[in-house]
Amino acid sequence: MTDSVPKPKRRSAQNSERVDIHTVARLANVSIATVSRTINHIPTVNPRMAKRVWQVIKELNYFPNSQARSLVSGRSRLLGLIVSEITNPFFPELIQGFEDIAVEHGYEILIGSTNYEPERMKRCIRRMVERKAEGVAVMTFGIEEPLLDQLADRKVPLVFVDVGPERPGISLLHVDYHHGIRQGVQHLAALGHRDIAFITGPLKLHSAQSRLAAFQRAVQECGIVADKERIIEGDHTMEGGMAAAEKLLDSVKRPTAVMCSNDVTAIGVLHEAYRAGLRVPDDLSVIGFDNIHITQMTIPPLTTIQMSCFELAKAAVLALRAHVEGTPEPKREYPIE
Amino acid sequence: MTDSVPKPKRRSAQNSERVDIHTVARLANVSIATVSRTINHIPTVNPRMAKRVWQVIKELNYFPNSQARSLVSGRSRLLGLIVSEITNPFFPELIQGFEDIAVEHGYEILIGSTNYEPERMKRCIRRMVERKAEGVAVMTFGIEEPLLDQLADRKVPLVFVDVGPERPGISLLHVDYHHGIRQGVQHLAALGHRDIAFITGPLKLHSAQSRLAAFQRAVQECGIVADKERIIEGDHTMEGGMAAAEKLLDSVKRPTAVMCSNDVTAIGVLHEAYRAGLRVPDDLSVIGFDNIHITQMTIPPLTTIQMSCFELAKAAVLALRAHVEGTPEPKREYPIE
DNA sequence: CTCAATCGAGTAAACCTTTACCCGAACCGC
DNA sequence: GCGGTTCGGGTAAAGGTTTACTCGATTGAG
Repeated sequence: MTDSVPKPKRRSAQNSERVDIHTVARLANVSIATVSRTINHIPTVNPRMAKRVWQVIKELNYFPNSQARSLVSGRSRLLGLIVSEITNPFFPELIQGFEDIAVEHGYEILIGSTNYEPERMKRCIRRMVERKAEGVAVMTFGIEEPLLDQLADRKVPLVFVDVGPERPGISLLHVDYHHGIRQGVQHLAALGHRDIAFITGPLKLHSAQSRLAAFQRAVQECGIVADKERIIEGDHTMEGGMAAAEKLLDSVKRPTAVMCSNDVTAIGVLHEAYRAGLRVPDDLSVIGFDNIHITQMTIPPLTTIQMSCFELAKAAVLALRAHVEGTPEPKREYPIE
Repeated sequence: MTDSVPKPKRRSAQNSERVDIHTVARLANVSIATVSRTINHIPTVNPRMAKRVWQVIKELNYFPNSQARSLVSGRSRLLGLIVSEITNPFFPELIQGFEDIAVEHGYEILIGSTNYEPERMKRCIRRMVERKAEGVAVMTFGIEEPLLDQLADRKVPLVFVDVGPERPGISLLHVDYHHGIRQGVQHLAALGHRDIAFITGPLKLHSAQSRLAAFQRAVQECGIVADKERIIEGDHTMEGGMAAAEKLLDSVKRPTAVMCSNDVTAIGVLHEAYRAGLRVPDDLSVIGFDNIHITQMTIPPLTTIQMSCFELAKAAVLALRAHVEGTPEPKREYPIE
């Protein structure tokens, strides 16, 4: 009884099923270290051995266990992406871009959506911490700063859009709204418009403020006087756009063009114009901002200022990688086309 | 020299930074096993000890390392979701639903998009295998079956929509298109329409075929004779919808209503109707299918048959969980409202 | 020809948990 | 009061990889 054979404990007697690095090593007649080195393309392995190893790997259809890899190397190869809501048409393109770039660099992505609820934001952060995301891009509207301390405290690199705390490990993607908005204003001016209204986003959002400022500057540059009355605060929703448009179109002398802080607002304006019997663009020009896909589906197709989500996503991943892989670039300017 | 103190190798001399289960155990004056059991809510732990442990956990802001957990338990708590393209308006709502439900049950989600390229599908599958996803929902249009063998061979539970191979570990979400489409047809019939056209999706897609069949059956049930001429094959794009609508509206006697296999097609019809000077719904009724968000943004708002993506996502996660957690339910019927 | 240096591959520790197994204490019935 | 259960907590192995260290072999110089 005392000298019983040390029987295997958890592993089933026949480990024929399980394909791990040991299996590969055995079949290739090398040690597991060599297999590991081969997989990681460490140049010191003998090419002939490497070839043998790769062949066995292919035969067995072996994939290294990434959990074990992460555990020992301390690198999860996971990047977090927190957005406001996935269904908001602005985000899918961002997510797509983020996925593409991240995967290209061997990262996997962890998506979380806050739905503007602090409670959900909290959970997102918790998820990121638990899964040990190596960096997190926070692309939400309206930042719950204190919550993010959880991440910052754990030295997780972060990326914000436009604005965020000034701390090591945190990058800011600074979008140049002015360039695009000036183009839009110039476009309208070239068409002869002199009375251009602007519907802002919620002004508590920094990005909305920036867009408004960019508009005011652009208007000035084009030699147009922007009447205070022509600036209306919206809320980046279609309803907000409709309400704002109603005010504008009811005014004694209605503007000939309306520019909006985002596309969804512009769609609201389109609706209101339709209701009021105005033809677009004959009676009223409408310009949006974001260039989300659905603008191509409106009637008539909406003119919009392109803000390349793909570029934004690319910059986000780049910034995160810079931190993670040790090329510390404290800030990042992100120019719009 | 020979009897030197066994110095720590990798871990830094001061492990003051690292917070792991040992730290918690030490501070709570218990063993790591007790900490683990506390975290996993194993009922055998003494409530007083548990309380002490929880307190320390909170104080330290400790989160268990999920990679280590997965490694030892063999459960990654990761579910895969493969879609065609994230930017297609049909998918974001699906993704959102999937995320919500998965997170609710303690799973994380791995998103992959194929962009209809087999190469990308291959990479998606590879990613799922590498990260050891416990189950994968394949919600793409057009399945690359042979590629998925990689997953099936590794006994990864799979979920498909409508159609898929008949194998253990594979669930099918069977969407009842007929119910919704009949409602749509009845709605039109009640409005007096007798000449209803249908624009299908690409007929190589099983789901598109099902929708067409459902339409034909519904029309018959309502006592309307569906003319062969009134069935036009589209491709689920706006352009396809426009082309199909052009054919329909050019015909000698144009139909009074058009039903579409998806919403994007319907938007194409809306465009074509607008171009032709027809008012919707006065001159022509248009009904879509999917109820993607943007239908509320078209002018006029599009009537659409709701297919609850949320329900679909919920069913997908449910089916996957059933497999993973050992309640083998070979098939799943998924009814539409 | 010998010794040192170099190079490549193998051994084993470490990463952080979960959990099977063990063991001591408390408790029960006789 | 004692043997047998029961109960709860601790010890240690296991999970699959990376990598520091070791060691043998090969090579080059003297």
